[in-house]
Amino acid sequence: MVRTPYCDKSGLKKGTWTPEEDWKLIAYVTTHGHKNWRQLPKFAGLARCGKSCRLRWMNYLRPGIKRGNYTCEEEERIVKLHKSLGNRWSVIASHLPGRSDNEIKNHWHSHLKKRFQHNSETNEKVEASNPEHHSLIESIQEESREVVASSFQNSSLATSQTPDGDSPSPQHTSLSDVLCMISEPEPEPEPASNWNLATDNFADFMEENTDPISAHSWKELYDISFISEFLAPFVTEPESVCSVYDVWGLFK
DNA sequence: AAATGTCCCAACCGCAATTCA
DNA sequence: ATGAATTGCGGTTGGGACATT
Repeated sequence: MVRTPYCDKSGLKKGTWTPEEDWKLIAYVTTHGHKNWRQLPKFAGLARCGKSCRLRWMNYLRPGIKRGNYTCEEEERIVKLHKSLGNRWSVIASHLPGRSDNEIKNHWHSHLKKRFQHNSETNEKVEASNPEHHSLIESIQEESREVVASSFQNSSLATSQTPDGDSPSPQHTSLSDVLCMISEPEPEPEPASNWNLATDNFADFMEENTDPISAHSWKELYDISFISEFLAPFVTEPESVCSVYDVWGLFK
């Protein structure tokens, strides 16, 4: 299921992420944010390209990410959104909190596509005579516009203007950007050779976690000092550290 | 039990869009 | 205004797990 780790010509590691790499990435992004993915691996002590780090964070490590176990409601929403939006996975993912575009894309190709295509012909006949279907699509599309608009209004970017007066790009509304806004990144540290945070608690963590870190591990991560220091002002119960949305809600 | 086929999904790649200098 | 750097997106691949022969 996973690719065997190996290094490319430039010495950058590829393939499966190890728990240690996950730990380093989480430790770095949580404390410093991710202003520059290209430079991040160097400061975090990772022999990965920035692109790989970004993907790993966005799809598997960021707080609140959900894995597997799609509900009927989620699947139904994916199918309907795909019908109206096509392969715009990032847009579709924005309608399913905690789901990444990559996972939705995989789930579509491995599960929903066949089911959807199998039923599409009969559905079209039903939908043609069912105005409620169109109203549902319209309501989802309307909801999409509202989600984007409200997240933009709530962000600090909403009041900023570029020097020439243009509106800022609406792409600054991702979950990772929200996390950045919450965590007020510290100044860039020295490169990893002088930075031991990632290894200070790693041995303890590894004793209890041999698998790559998943969303379920955030409870355990909370128990580690620097994570809890970061989150302590915002939560009262460690059990609640399962979704960045929960934390973000405290700022509204 | 071994060989072969299929499924599933983590991760990579190329490219377009956006930002920066 | 422009070219370089960076980011984000969607398509595709690689390979382990599981099913079938």
